[in-house]
Amino acid sequence: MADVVMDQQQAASDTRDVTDLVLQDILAGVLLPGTWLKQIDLERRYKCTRPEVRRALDRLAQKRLVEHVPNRGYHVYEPDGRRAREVSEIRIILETAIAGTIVQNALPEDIDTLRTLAEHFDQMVLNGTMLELYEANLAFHRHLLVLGGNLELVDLITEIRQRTSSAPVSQWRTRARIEQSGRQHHMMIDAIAAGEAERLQELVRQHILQH
Amino acid sequence: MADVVMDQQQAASDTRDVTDLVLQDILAGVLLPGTWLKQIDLERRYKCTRPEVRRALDRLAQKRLVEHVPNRGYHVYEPDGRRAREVSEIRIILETAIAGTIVQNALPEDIDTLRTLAEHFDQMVLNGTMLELYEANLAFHRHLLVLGGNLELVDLITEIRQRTSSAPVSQWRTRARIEQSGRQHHMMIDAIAAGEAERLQELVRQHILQH
DNA sequence: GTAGCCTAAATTGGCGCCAATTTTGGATAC
DNA sequence: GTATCCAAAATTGGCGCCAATTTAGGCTAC
Repeated sequence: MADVVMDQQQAASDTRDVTDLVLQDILAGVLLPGTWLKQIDLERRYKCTRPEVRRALDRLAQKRLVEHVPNRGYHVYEPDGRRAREVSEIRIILETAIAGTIVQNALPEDIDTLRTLAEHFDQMVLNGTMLELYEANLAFHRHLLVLGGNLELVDLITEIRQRTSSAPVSQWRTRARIEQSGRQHHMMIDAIAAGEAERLQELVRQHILQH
Repeated sequence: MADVVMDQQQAASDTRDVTDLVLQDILAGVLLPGTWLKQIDLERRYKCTRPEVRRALDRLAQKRLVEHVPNRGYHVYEPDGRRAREVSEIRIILETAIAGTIVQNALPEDIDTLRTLAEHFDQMVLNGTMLELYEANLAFHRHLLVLGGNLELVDLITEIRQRTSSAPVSQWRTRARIEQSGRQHHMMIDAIAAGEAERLQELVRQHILQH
């Protein structure tokens, strides 16, 4: 029984890129802001080689999730109020801008898919891990954005969302807010189904700001 | 005399990161779309070591300026009509969104600075290299965006702008369009000075679309 | 003459070692 | 008892080698 679990973990750490593993641990709050990421530790933790660790750290530094101090090492970025506010503002600009297109493009089957994803999110709130919840949320928003018809924009928003590394711990902690997010998902779908673009815009704005 | 020039070039290639050097050559059109970037060539071209080349290529692949094909190498991305269109759309969304804030925040001294930068661009059109022109353009737009008050947004737009790697060759070729850009810069400043946010929005839209 | 295969050259990419720098702990002097 | 300096341990990061894979060229067979 324990072997099965071990195999899954092993398979996961073999298959997925080390960069993603470190990224998820930062996003999940396992690696707290300010933590120094020593190469030897990561090497052992993720069962990988030195060059792999260094490539991962360099990529995360490019994404500005960790900071690189020459001859000192890499550490997880401290939460920055100004940056968080600015990123939220950018997200609002981008995600409200395509609200109209989303409403126009959405077919009945798209609305069904969104409803399913929103319900899946609700279920993960009840009995799912933090990571599963995070991914369910991502899946919903991704499908929503794809309706905007601009694939480049979908990638960009997904990328930007990761820049608020300190987000998961500080912003997802209260159960009330998570449940509120779940309700908002359904309200957004309602607005799309009703063809009300402006209401969708307002909902998206509130959804981003409440975080 | 020749030694002085050589020293400057040497100093430049020692100081600046290899990533930036390759990036500039792609943006300048020296390395054309589709070109295979062989590690040995880059090693010799930029007088650097193998690991440095590989880190640069990995970073550019992350930025999606080059594509990585496992066991085959890295090659400069081919121009992609759809992507270029989508990136333009994103730029329009972002840059028009902060037009209002720019008009509000702009002080007389800011307008003077912008005017100087716009004139510098005009001079580079007459007697400057392609790279100098590119940088003069970047400097003008950067100072314009900073007035928006969202530094994260400034970085983001700068980053996005680089994603249309094929841009420089195909889009900057006609002298008429470059001169048109110069005139638009001044018209944008006029709109800011007059406090007309909506006119600025329309000018920004046209400025991006004409490329 | 052409198509397919096989061999050799070239290129990528993984891995580990060693030098340079920093940090920490202890010892000594005040 | 505290501060400063020195030395040793640890950590980062540059560099080069070698194995694995791919590609190109030539030879052979049909």
